[in-house]
Amino acid sequence: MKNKRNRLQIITEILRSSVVGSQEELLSLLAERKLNVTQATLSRDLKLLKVAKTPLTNGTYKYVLPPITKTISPQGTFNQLTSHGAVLSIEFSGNLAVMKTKPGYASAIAWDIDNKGSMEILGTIAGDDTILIIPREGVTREQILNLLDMTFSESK
Amino acid sequence: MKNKRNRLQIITEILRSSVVGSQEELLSLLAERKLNVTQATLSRDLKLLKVAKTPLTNGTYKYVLPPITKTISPQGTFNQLTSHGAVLSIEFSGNLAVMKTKPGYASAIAWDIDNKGSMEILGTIAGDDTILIIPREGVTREQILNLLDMTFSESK
DNA sequence: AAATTATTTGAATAAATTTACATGTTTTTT
DNA sequence: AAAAAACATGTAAATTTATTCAAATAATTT
Repeated sequence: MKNKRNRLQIITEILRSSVVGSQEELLSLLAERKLNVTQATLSRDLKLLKVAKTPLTNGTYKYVLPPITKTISPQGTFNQLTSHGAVLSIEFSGNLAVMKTKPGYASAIAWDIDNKGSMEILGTIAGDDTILIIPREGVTREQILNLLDMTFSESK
Repeated sequence: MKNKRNRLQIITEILRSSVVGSQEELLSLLAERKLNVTQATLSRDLKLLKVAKTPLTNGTYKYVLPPITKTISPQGTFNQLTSHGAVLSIEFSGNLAVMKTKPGYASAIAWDIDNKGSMEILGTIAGDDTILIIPREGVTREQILNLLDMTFSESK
């Protein structure tokens, strides 16, 4: 059906923001969003998305997305950097975003983010290869991702 | 038995050097080396080693070791630093952890924490004597402490 | 050293995941 | 537009992986 693309998108969003330990669990999370499929389909989806199942230290498991690969880019310094693969990943925890970059790139990229002058981002703090992005209150994860022109690759 | 440590070592070597797609397969590879265990034990071993099962582009699966060694290694840099008292304290606020270190030590220790490659920690940002640790959503303070404690004390 | 407690493991089983097959849909080709 | 090819997905079966339970071994305590 034509829901597939959308479903894959939702799945990545779910996996990016929460801890999912089994396909059944993911099944429920999708059901909550009115997306009804069977576990078999999820198995196929996860295979397509190259999602790995990895053990956590607390004795449970978690499905994890592969590191970011592709970006779509209009123009600008930020996009130049990301399209060169300097940005490795972005993940969220609570209202914070954590971006991992290649070593040494963090402050350069953080500067670019700051200078986009977007209202949605309150500020950034950069280390050597990690940037902490603090969004303004009420700003969604999607808004941040869109702002940063981050697009996540799906095979095909 | 006393073979466990050795077996875990062999398993990491095998996984590092070849593509293993199932536990049964790993079972044979171990048998070739005169190591006879059951699949149940392998499941436990892989869990212990935090080995993830991930889909490959060719449609098959592969067991992959967690990023950067450190899995079974007796002690690491972090351990050395902490045992020398470089880490002064760890405290939490909300879902964030703040670690205080001796002046100048922060980035070195942050690097070690990052390179443990643990799923639980999204990223770190280091100043001169302070490290901000951003845990993944849903990860408890205890989990973080354990994770770091593990490096304080010798494991296994 | 005896008693207690913790660890390791296999066998069997449960649970979770993958896949073969069938069917309905969409897309492409002719 | 019909036919053919490619795709998406559910069902059910096969496979794979995780865990429960019991027993044996090792470690620790008394």
